[in-house]
Amino acid sequence: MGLVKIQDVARHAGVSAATVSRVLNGRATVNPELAARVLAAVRELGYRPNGVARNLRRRQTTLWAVLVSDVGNPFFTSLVRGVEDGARQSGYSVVLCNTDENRAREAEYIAVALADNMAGVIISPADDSTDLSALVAAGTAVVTIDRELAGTEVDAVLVDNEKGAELAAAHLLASGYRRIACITGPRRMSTAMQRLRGYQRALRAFGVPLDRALVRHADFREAGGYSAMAALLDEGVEMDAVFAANNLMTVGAVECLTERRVPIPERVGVIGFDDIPWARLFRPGLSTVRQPTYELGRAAARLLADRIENPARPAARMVLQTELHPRESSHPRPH
Amino acid sequence: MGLVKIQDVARHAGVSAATVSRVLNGRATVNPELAARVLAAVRELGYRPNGVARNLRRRQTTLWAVLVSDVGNPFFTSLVRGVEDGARQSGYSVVLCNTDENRAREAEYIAVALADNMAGVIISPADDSTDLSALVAAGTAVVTIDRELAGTEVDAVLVDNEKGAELAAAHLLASGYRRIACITGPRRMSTAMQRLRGYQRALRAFGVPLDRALVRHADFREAGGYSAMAALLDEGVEMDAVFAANNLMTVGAVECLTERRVPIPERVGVIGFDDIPWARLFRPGLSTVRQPTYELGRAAARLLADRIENPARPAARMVLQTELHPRESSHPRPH
DNA sequence: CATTTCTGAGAAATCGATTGCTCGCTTCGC
DNA sequence: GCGAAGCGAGCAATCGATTTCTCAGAAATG
Repeated sequence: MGLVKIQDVARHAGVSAATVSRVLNGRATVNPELAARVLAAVRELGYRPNGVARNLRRRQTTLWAVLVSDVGNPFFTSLVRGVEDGARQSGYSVVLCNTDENRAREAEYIAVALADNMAGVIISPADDSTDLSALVAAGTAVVTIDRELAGTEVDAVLVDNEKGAELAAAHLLASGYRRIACITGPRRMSTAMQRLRGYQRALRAFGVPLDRALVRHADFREAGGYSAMAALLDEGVEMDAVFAANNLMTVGAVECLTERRVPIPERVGVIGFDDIPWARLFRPGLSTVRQPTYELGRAAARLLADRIENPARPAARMVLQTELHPRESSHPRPH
Repeated sequence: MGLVKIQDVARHAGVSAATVSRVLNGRATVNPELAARVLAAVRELGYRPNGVARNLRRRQTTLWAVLVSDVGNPFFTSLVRGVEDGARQSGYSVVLCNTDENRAREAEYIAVALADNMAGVIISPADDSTDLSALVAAGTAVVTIDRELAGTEVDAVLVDNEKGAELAAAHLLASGYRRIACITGPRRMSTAMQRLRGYQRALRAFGVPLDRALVRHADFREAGGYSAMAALLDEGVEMDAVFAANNLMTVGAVECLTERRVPIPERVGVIGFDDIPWARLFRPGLSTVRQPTYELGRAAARLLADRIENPARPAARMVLQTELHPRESSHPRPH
């Protein structure tokens, strides 16, 4: 039981509590003979320092808060796993915070991180107006993931969204598709706009005219992808392929097409931004642009650990690259 | 910044720190006029109580540790999400601990939970020899999930594995399959054995002879499912269907069959225990027995919160039921 | 050999809240 | 009208470690 405290160890070893602390933390030199007695006492009594007391005194905990919209989204699942691995390696534990893109929930968790003196926060901001100033003011280390916040000088780990989207669209174009729809996210999300830009750049590079009727803004969720796809079909927009700007919307779009018996890729080719676990087992195998989600988490963890050690360093900005995974849903079409 | 403390508030409101504390915690009656002054001071100064100090004094934190083998496994992803929702509702935060079924890692996290005075632990034990005695001795609330530990009097949230497996096997039998292989987990895991028993019970109920050559023990992972399937094929065991005892092994088995161009379900029918997100989009749509993973997490959270409030209550044991989701991989065969 | 510097260990302050105890004042009962 | 009971608020102890301060004794210096 946690009822043995540092005083008990001190008494048992015939030294002062200060000495026990010094031995355990290796802060100062201690007579080896005393140190041995202390360690023996620690072992005999099964002493385990009280972390809360230590945290109070040190004014620092070994906790990180990780704020994501939903661990259930495979993108974040793998990212969170990456963060956790990195955290453990540096001696931190990870508090999981699902915000559901809800500003209030997000603010609540930031308040908790502050109140509990957490050592750092890794956050994928709900939208571009998320307020990190309280954290920054309190000197809490912060790393943003996936999204960058204008006007906030914090570390950021990003993905080259524009390039990735360009990769996806270019792949469809190279496969012979010409009327490519784009289902992207909300206008107020920088990632949605970046992916849209990448799509447009690829079209321009191939000399294919942009058609605003082919571009839809949805909510980055399954239902959003589904209804955007449905709208495109219902409106009879001429279209031979679709690029969906995240994993869930891709699933939604595919479900809509499947339900309406639109053959993929014969009638409509499909490619999605961001991978889905076991996408290769889908019918048809889903072409995707993979984001290095696990590595994103690892990188964020590295940055955060580093910033905690070195609070003065100027804000860093890491941009990771995506990777094209062509599968059957975007098979080349004869033209 | 977190530099305003209770003394500052007290001074500002012209009262003692004790009174501020009482107002904020609503423990005792305080003159309404004073209370108003305190609240005003709190607001003006932007005071936020230091959680660490409070935790030290109260000898209790608002943290739960959740130990699972891997959030990346969809089973745990959804379960963890359930726990987190429940935790938030009760005012707790969740520390995510991935053990990778590694005893040392598990022990390490238990030590952290103890050192940091966490209010409770929800754990899916690595195997049946996981030692929770330190937690129990320290009076930490514990709930086990998915697995039950013999000889430990703690709350448990379980799934009716035997019944679920029976459901799966019976479904195959009812669809006309007769030579059904079973790829289950390691012998030392109770869940693996329960699912095996359910499979056997269904066979007996249908008067189909048990054949030990059809039963394989793998590691509950993708690679394990793959090689068990490969072995079955290589050995030329007569077989017209396979029941895989968890989600990852099902995927492995399907991959093996697909790779070797064994048509599912024409040549070999497939059903898996535990669902996979978007299994309906697989080729072929994967039949599964779904576990209520999210609800498992919610239930565990409820039990834990309740036990923290009521430490003396006798250990509870909740058993949730599974649900058959037949899809194409187990289509009825003409016989 | 006297004086200064260095070392290492203990005593006590500290982190920032909560809470038991005390005490003055009011209210009530007889 | 006086003592008992009740109430509300402050003082100070407490949670359990870390760290600053202090000081004795050893080592180094002149």
